[in-house]
Amino acid sequence: MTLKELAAELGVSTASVSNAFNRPDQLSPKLRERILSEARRLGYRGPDAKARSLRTGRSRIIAVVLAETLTYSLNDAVASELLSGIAEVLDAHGHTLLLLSGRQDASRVPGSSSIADGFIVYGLMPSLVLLDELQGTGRQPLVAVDFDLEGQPTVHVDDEPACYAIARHALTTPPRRPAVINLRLTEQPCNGRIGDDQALLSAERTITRARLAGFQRAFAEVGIDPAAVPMWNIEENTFEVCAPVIEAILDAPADERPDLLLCMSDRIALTALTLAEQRGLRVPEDLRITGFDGIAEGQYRAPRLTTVRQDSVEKGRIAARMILGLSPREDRLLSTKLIVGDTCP
Amino acid sequence: MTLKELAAELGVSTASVSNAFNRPDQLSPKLRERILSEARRLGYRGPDAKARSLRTGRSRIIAVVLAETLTYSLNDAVASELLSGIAEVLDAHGHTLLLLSGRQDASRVPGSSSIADGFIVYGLMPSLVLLDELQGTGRQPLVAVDFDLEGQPTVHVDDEPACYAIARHALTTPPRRPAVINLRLTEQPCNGRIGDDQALLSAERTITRARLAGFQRAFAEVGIDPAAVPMWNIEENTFEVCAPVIEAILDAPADERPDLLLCMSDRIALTALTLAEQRGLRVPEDLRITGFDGIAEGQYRAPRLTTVRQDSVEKGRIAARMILGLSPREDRLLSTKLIVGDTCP
DNA sequence: CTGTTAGCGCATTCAT
DNA sequence: ATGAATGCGCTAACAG
Repeated sequence: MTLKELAAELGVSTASVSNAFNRPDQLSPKLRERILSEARRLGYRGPDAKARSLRTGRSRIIAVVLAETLTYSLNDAVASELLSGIAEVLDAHGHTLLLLSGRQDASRVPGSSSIADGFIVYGLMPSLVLLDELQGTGRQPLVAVDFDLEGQPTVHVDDEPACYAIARHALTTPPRRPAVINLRLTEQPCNGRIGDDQALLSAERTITRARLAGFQRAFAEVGIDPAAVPMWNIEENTFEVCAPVIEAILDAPADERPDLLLCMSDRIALTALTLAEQRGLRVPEDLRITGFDGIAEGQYRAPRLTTVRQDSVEKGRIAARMILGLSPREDRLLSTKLIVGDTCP
Repeated sequence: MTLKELAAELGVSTASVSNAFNRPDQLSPKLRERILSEARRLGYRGPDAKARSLRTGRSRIIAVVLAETLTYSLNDAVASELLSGIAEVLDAHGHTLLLLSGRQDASRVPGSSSIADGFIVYGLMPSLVLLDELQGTGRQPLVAVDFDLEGQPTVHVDDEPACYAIARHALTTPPRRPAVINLRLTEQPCNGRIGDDQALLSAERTITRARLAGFQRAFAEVGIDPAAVPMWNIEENTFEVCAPVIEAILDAPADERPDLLLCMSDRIALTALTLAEQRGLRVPEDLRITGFDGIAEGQYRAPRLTTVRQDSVEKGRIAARMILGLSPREDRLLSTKLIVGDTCP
């Protein structure tokens, strides 16, 4: 049943039916009541969303474009928190959430994205094709989260200072063999030790590079040559991908094994913690570990993770408010908080 | 720039432009190439999704309706796994994922849902209004997951046998004081001990009731009166909501404290485990704990959780295939697997 | 192989 | 306060 059919059935104009649903002040309460109740009786559920969005140009749908696959993002605590924050605001304002991945073949779904009223883009995606497309259409607002996008507002946390702070904290007890476990830092995929010859992603575009800069500033300040600190790279922030790399590190001879791991995520740190425990290494006596993110899983366990807490939920809220036009479209920088847990007291 | 404008600009018909994007076989490769390249040059990004979906009646969007709030669901490991499985299949078939909550005010977004080509409904939602609306429209397919919906195909796991099996396993070592920690089982909200007078949700509609039935069958079989086993109820599957209830249980005098907790979710079991460890209780010596779900967090820690593994990702895949018409629309029952971990050997 | 045409279902003028 | 008319941008029949 369409609006037109309903109007014909009731002997009123289509405008009145439309107004009954959309603009109560444009018709008498009495007529409105009649239309609404008859609509219900006849099984008319309200204006069709597709037609309405074509006509009005708005869909009340906000798309979140995730740099990783949806499958990954949905199982990542940090991405989930961000989505939570976004969903909270959208929900409160009658909008819904469309999930898009920057990894899916954009050509498969041509312009499918144009259904959304706005875009929140989370993280730097491997291909910029989709981003070009999103920006090209011109009309819909776009907010970038955790990476910079020319000409678009960005929501960030203070990655460099945060990593500087946690590294300074860790380095107050001088380590014999510090090491850094990076996340997605190399130009070319690399799941393991980073050699001197390997190119890193450029500093402007990725937060992991900013985090590394923070670590290195701290190293330099306490007289450790940053270039001499061994680094590993993790390609995906999951236990499965992370574990083999960490295992190789922990299974090195005792006089080569690091006694301090600065990890770029809690997921990595927790993996290290689990694997260290399995090997009977004492944390923090034999091995100190720091993370980044402050996810719940690291705090509700013993020993508690020493980490940097970033409020991803709030990041999501801010991005969502911006995209809905509830707050000004301008760059935002959130601060973080050092959490001194048990893994690196 | 619209399709029509582009056609005018190129001096071809709108049909040719449309075909260039949608039906390559309907025009010469040469013309198609010209149209596509000119489109790119002029900044035309392809057919508008809103107009296209109105015209074709399909949007390539599948909506997932979650019984809980989005904020909760996104942070729940089981719901996230389900969504992962759904996203995997949708992605592979050029569809996108719209997240809807059964808790949001349906009237706020009238018919907003009608934009989706199909619905996957996860869990029994408090208000059935939205469900009526979804079914009422008649046309779009609908699949229910983890609850039964008259006339619609359902994807389930074997909750009752699974819980029977894990309870039988636990009861091979006779407990002195067993207890059951339920999840959302009572008719009225209740976060704490379930009294004799409290009504439980009906067995047909909720999986938690089926799980309890499994536990109780096992109790009866080993000669324990199910009615004599104390039960608690948890309103939301989060650490925060769960912790106070568990604390009260663990802080009871030693001669009242249960020595076996059958929990309806891993989240609950992990909360119990964490709180027990904090109190210096030995698991499993002083307290045995079982969970349900088999989430990663319970397996990648020590002691490993004894639980029942359900493959939520696969549940999602199956539901998604069904909704896309890739597999027959019929009820599916997935089997589960008992995982004997360390918390109840 | 290409062009013309008629809606998809609705919201919004502008009359009355 | 109400109704008739217009077109949002596109696709699919059909005609050429």
